[in-house]
Amino acid sequence: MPELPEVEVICRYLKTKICNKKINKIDIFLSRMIKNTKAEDLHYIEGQAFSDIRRRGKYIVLECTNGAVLLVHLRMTGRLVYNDAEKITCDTHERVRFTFDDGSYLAYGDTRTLGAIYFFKQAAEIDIKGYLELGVEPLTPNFTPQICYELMSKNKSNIKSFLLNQKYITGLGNIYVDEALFASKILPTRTANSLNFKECEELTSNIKRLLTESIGRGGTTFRDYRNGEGTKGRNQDYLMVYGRGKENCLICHNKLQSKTIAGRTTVFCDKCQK
DNA sequence: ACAGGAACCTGATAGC
DNA sequence: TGCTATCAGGTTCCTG
Repeated sequence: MPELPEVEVICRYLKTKICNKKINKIDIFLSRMIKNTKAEDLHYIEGQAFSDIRRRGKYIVLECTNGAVLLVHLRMTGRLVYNDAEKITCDTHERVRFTFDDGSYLAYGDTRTLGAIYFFKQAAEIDIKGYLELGVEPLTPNFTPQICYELMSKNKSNIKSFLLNQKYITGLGNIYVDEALFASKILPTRTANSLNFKECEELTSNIKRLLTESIGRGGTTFRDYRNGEGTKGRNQDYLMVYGRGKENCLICHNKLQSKTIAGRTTVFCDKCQK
């Protein structure tokens, strides 16, 4: 699934394309994608427009002119692709379509259908625990080595599961966690509370750098991810460990390790990471 | 409180 | 070629 950079890239693009266009019609091809309410409730925003589109963690937040809010989580294979009236980029596995009054449309596609769309008549009604309990945004000034150290010193689980847990730091997934730990020379099996302040400084700065660089490259496309235009990102060409489980370390040339940690395939170098 | 595993799904790919 | 097994950018729920 898209992680923070991929979701950010999608939001930035969609904001330039669909904001303030009148939504003429909503087609729901698979009603179970709408999770918190009856799928038909979505028609409440027909005739309205999206007034703002932004990201919170890995959620895409679409605000409507009548105060309604759509939360979209892409999970593993979800996509939000804008299709111009002239240039239709047919998305595969289309589940929901928002058609605007100029003939263009926003397609929600999802191969595995693990994604989720939540609808609320107003923002105050949002009651999705996973959304309300999101932690610090790593690309804001709030994410400091001090905060990182404080959170970690209270946590006895391994650093891999700590970083994957959205209630502490939000937006990281399997790719960027492995990349950040490698860049910071920290083994994924270490407990979160075993990191010293200097390691937290290193980790904080690497997380910020890796996410920012990936956004600049349009995100990482390993398999399914596409941006709001339906095209691939380029950050996959810059990954140091993710997806290289059978290869040698690009730094020390020793064989990389691939193990299940925190329930996820984890690739790391036991020579470079301590 | 937390670790581990299953569940939710479909499709691509590796291996036999 | 064709079948089967395995794996996948995530989250949540259940059990121990």
